[in-house]
Amino acid sequence: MENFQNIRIAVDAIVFGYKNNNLYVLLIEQKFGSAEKYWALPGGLVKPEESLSDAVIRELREETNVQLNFMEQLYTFGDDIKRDSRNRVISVAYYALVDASNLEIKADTDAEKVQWFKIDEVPSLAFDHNLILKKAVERLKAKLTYEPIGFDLLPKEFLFSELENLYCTILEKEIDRRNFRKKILSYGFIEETEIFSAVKTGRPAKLFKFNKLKYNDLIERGFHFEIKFA
Amino acid sequence: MENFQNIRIAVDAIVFGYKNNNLYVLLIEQKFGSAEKYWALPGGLVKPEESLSDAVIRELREETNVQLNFMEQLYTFGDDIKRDSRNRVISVAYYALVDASNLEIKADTDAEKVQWFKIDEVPSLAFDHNLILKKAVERLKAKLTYEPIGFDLLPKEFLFSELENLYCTILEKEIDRRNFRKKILSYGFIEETEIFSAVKTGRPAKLFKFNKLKYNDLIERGFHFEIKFA
DNA sequence: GCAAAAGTGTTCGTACTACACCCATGG
DNA sequence: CCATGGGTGTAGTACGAACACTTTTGC
Repeated sequence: MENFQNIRIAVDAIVFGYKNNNLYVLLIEQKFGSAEKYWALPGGLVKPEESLSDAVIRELREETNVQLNFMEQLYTFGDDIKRDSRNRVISVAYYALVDASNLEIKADTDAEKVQWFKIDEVPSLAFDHNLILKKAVERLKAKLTYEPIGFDLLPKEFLFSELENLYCTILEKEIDRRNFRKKILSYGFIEETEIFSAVKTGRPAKLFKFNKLKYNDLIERGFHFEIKFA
Repeated sequence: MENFQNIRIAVDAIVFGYKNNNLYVLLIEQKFGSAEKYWALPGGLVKPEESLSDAVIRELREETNVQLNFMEQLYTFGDDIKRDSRNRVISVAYYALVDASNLEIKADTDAEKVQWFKIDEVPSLAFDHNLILKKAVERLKAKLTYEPIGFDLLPKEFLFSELENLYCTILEKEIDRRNFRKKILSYGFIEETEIFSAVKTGRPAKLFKFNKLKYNDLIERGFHFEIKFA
């Protein structure tokens, strides 16, 4: 009754980081045979007894000492991928957010190189990974506007200007500084710290932090986060 | 290098319909062995050469002459499902919307019964299907507010009161008729027809239809659909 | 003429938009 | 004292929320 499928199941990870006013994605260089090299999303086959998300975390640990602030299933790609020419592979993609300023990438091994790429300087990738990445960026953009996940790309304590820049950069929009600050602060889940940033130039700025407990509290009372711009 | 996985891949479908001011979901009764019967979401194993969405459509055709107005991948469930005790099964769930007033359910066979269930009268289902259904309902609710998919649950031509009721019912909110109508009509992609409904009581009402071309046109110009209520 | 649903306008308040000047520091 | 980025307030507008009466039909 049950036909043999011969379909393999893999996970792929889109790890986003934000540094120097740019959105980055983590890629690895895979070697196929002796000459063929391709940049690709980190990922690999799921082990028989391992959950999908555990598989992603395991694969990532092999390449980085990554501390994921956020991870979510993105989409399952499986219609026409043939990793090697014999087997169909279905890939469950997850995307994740990290504080790139605090992320240690493991040294390259013989087998693999690991590197951050600016999102608009990503080369042609293996398999359908450019498509997967595109979908991840779309999701990130959308989610940024209705859930407070921008904080997961920043250090625990951050400058308002960093947050503002993050939104401008990723959403590719201009934002009025004053209105942005007013709106975010009006929510009440961003707290001022007493620490001042150690930037070299200009007036020193206070660091802020996101209070997740207050946020969750508001959510329970029917609050809905939203950042929109003309 | 590649370990043998022994993981099977299946699809499951959450088919939503709307009739008599109620949201319904399509379930089938599966028989396990001689005595065990469970209601479950339609679905089954993916064939080796078939895309995931084709698998869903094939499975549904086996039970209904369904005309899907909308179908979208929902989520991939795969952490701890054991359909039979030997094999792990990963299930890619899709949800779909149909015009239930126009849907023919195939006659029950010896092996299976097929039936609409009101969403709040769904019994305990096989596997993790209650969880999958819950997630599908959440997604439907969310998507209803920011994409015009409500029309995919209605006949091509519908009454404003039907549309309004659909939103009230699914979102479980009260809506002001006047504001709702004003807002929807202001978008400009709903057209009045010259046909009047054949209801038995009250003032006859004009039928309306959704002009998808006009909608797509607006989208290209940066329009964003949104229905929110207090 | 009554019951049942359809159709329609106005007022009010809130929330977003646009916009420009002063402040604190380092060099 | 100048360059650099940080910090703040106000006026106008537009959109959503609240709200009630009249119309058409069948019985």
